[in-house]
Parts: sequence; structure tokens; C-alpha cells
Amino acid sequence: MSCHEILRENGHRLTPQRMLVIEILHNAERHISAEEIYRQLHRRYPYANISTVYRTLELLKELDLVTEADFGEGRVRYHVAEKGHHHHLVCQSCGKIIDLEEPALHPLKDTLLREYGFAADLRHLAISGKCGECRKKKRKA
Amino acid sequence: MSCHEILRENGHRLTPQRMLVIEILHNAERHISAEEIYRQLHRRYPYANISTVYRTLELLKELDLVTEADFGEGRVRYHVAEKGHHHHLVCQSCGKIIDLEEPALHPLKDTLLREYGFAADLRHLAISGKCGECRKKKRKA
DNA sequence: TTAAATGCAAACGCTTTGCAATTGA
DNA sequence: TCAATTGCAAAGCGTTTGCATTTAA
Repeated sequence: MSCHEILRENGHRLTPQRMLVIEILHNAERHISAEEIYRQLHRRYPYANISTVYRTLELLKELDLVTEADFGEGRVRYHVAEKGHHHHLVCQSCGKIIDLEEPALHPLKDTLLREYGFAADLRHLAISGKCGECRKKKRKA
Repeated sequence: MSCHEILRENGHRLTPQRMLVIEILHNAERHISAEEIYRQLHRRYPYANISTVYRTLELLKELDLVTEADFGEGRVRYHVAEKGHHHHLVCQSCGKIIDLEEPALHPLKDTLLREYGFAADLRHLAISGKCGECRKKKRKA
């Protein structure tokens, strides 16, 4: 079922602003911030307002159509839930973001459930550290 | 070497404000926010200002005397580095924070290094999810 | 027709900053 | 003595909110 249908099903209106935000989210190659969504939206629909972006994102979150990820940048990033959940390695030196395969965190998830009774929600997980390249550079220096 | 000595060694002054912030951090039972530090500081030194708290925390971070942790609350929490690094499980339902034993994440750290060349910095890691109690409650309901 | 959604402007909470006054070494 | 540090007030940033206006259904 498409985002549009899900909105409708739940009694929400399909406004042009919402359709554009959804389209922008779908076209985004990476996790995208509210500000970036707004900039793209504004280009195509100059009257649009950033508060509408936030309200739309809030709604899409409630409907589990988008998820949030916090890369420790002081702002949150969004992406379409159906695109699947990547986990991320964020380099503290160069800012690069490495996508992590879904199964890489399965052992951790299992351990937490078994030993702590804790059902980890790893959908938005970002782990910071140093990437291979930056570590090489540092070794040389 | 104590925090006071390290500050001195690096050419920084030992002001009463800084000494109090350090003391408050050391006495804190859990990770503590800038606001909470300020409230305690203000009680003992009413002229103190919150910008001094932030500047002191910035300095202590640079000297690796404190670390930051982000529990997704929209504000960061601090704790004394020498107290060791706990990892945290944050319950999305009740907000409870469960401390995780240091070794619990070693396998993950090893995997990331081996397979991605990525040196994960897990000092501030907080994993969100649902704690055992809340899962029980939900099952009943 | 009408409740839902928008645009606008103002406020929010946390954090940072410029600057003159103070103070530790 | 004098650069480092502080307090203050103002601004900065991302986000949220109240309200009158517009609009999808």
C-alpha cells in the first residue's frame, strides 16, 4: 500500500504539500533533514512553509511511514520506512556515513534480549567512531 | 592525576566555578545535563551563569575529562570519563535507563573493526527499545 | 459545507557568542 | 600585572505553537 493510500485510509487529506514531502523523501538518496526537505519543497512550491514540513513528518512518523535517525548533528534526519533500515557508522573525523548491513547487528540484538530482556529498536542506530581511511591518515601523521 | 591537576597542567585556571562543576560531575549518580549542573551550581554559588557551565563542559571534553551521552532527549548529558564508560539501554515506553556491562558490546566492536575497518567509539552509546517490564505490560494489555 | 490543514509570526528550549568587567597566577 | 575567565544579554539554531485563512473531500 502506498503512502498516499495509507494517509487516506487513516482519514488524512492528501494535500499538494504532503504529496511533495512524500515524493522528496522517496527520491532522497540518503537520510534527509527537515531543512533539506523544506529547501526542495520551496523550490517547487514557493508558498510552502517549514512548519508544514515538520507537521507532515510528525504525521508520517505516527503512521510508521518514515523513521528518524540521529547522527549526533544536533538535528534529526528522516527516511522512508519501507526502504528498509540501515544502520550507520558515522566517522567522527571526516563525517562520512557508512551503511551497515542489516544482519551485522543481529547478534547484539539477540544478546540484549536474552541477557537483559530488552527489545532493542535498532532502526535508527548510528554508531560513531573513526573510519578506515581516517585511521590510516592518522597513523601516517 | 586529578581533574584539577590536569587543568593546571594544560595551562587553565582553577576558578571556583570550574571546581564546583567538576565536583558536581563527580558527585552525580548518573549522567547529568548542563541544566542540572547549573541548578546545583547556582544553589552554592548564586552568581554563577549557565554559559560558564557550558564553557567548562566544553573544556573538560577537550581534555577528555568528561564524555557526552545522547539519550535522544533533545539535550546532551555528561559524565566523568574516569568513572568508566557504561552503555545504556533507554526504554522508549517508560524512559528507564538500564546500564549495560562494558563487555556486552565487545563482539560488536570487533566485528565492525574486522569487517568495516571502523573503530567504533562506543563510549556514549545509547540503544533505545523496550524494557522487559514494559514488554510484559504490553503483552497483558 | 466544514473539519482538517496551511501559512505566518511568534515563541520555544538548548546552546553559543560578543563584550565589558573581573580575577587567578 | 594581564591574559584568561566570567557574567550578562542577546542571538543562534532547530523545532513547535496559536490563530486566522484556506482547502480537500
